[in-house]
Amino acid sequence: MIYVKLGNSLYEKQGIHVISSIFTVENGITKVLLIERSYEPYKGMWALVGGALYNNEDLVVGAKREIYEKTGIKDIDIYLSNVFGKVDRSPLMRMVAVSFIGVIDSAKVEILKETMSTSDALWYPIDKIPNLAFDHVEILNDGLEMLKKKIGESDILRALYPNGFTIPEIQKVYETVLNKQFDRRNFRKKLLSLDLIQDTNKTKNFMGNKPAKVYKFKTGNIKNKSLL
Amino acid sequence: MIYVKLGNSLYEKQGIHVISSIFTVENGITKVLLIERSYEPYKGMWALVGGALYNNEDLVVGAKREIYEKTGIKDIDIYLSNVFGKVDRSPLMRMVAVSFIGVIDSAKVEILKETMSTSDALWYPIDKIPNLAFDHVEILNDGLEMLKKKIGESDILRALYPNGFTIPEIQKVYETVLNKQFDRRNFRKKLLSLDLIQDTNKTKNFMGNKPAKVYKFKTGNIKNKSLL
DNA sequence: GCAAAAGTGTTAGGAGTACACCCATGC
DNA sequence: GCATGGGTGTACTCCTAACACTTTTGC
Repeated sequence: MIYVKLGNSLYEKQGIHVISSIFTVENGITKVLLIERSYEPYKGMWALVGGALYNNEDLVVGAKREIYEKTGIKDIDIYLSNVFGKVDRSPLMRMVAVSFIGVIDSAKVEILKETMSTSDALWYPIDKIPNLAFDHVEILNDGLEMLKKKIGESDILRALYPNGFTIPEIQKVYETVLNKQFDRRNFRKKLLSLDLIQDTNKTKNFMGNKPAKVYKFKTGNIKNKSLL
Repeated sequence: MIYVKLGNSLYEKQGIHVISSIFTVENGITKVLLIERSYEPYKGMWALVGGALYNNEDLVVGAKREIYEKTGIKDIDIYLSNVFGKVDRSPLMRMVAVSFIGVIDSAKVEILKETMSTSDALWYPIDKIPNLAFDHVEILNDGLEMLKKKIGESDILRALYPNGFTIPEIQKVYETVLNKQFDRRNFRKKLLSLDLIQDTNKTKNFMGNKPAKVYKFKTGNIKNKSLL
């Protein structure tokens, strides 16, 4: 029976896209990494980082491979986000997209401007996104919602602070991503109650101010509560 | 470039499974609809309802087609749940699975016991699930979690009560699915506060008891809060 | 009248929100 | 010592949780 299936043209020419919304937060602005496509379809247009999955790799592996091939980024944690499967979402072939989100510090990575299939790469503020290829606008907006959810229940921001962070520092990141202000004292209590971070007994000095305690994300953490 | 891709064997022989966990709740037991496979792979084993997506149909359309072909069920609402993409999850070909969940009233539908590719169909209590084909155990468990989430923020239980329900009636359903008891008075307040249901000005009589008000799910409802 | 189950309201506790004061540093 | 920003504690409010009594029906 499966051989009948393989011979049925309705089962042919299908593939899986693995597409990542890679975010960073700098100076109160949430940005996403976009690449410029150097081949058809959508040649010359901007797009999220991704491509077609190989048939011999897991989803996350494929998504990370695409990230590496198109941006040079090697170490990044990504989280499954959603699925996009409209019949016509890709013009050349039926492709179902599996989307991921990830966060890195744009200041700490070197982004390749040009690769085999891209002619540029840039961090775009999420409120200044150009026209994107495929259904990437939809995927990006959905990924942004997932990011807002994830920062309240996971260590997805870990990559921004590999050496730890102070609470006032990371509060600015939360406020930027969620586009919302928090009371300093309540934010501290709330964040600590989420059981995501821990004290490091170190402090960090800023010019002319009281030193701030340094915290870090816990290692094997469980996520129960949400921030918003 | 895309033509190179099409010629690359790493992009060939991929497909998408659309797999549905169809639940019902009867007499305090949550059950899921399983079918017995009549073809390889996993011939003779039980499995969730699903199959391979056509390249000309949307995900939900394909999932519903599979449900119809393998069970005869025509009218069912399904909700996207998750993605499963391990390389070896299907033995014959690389298949990425997109999972859905749905709820129907087992007493109100006629299930086909035998179809082109199935030799039986049964409602299994979710704590008495046999060995399942593929990674369907994982998909089912994940779907059950999604069901627990969805009943608190959507009208997914609507199909169980097309003519309305009383609050004590539906409370038993919530308690069954969530495997948790609720205080009658608090449950009523909470459920009403979710803005999912509305009064119908009708009542329903049970033998020897005070008549109970009949409610129904609202039509165009938004989901903000969660029950648990 | 009595049993059974439905409907309603009130109180106590915990989480979230608002808010004020003290502390350590660089200049 | 003064400006700047970090750290801590308390009162109020709101949602949640616990709980008791009245109402309607069939027999």
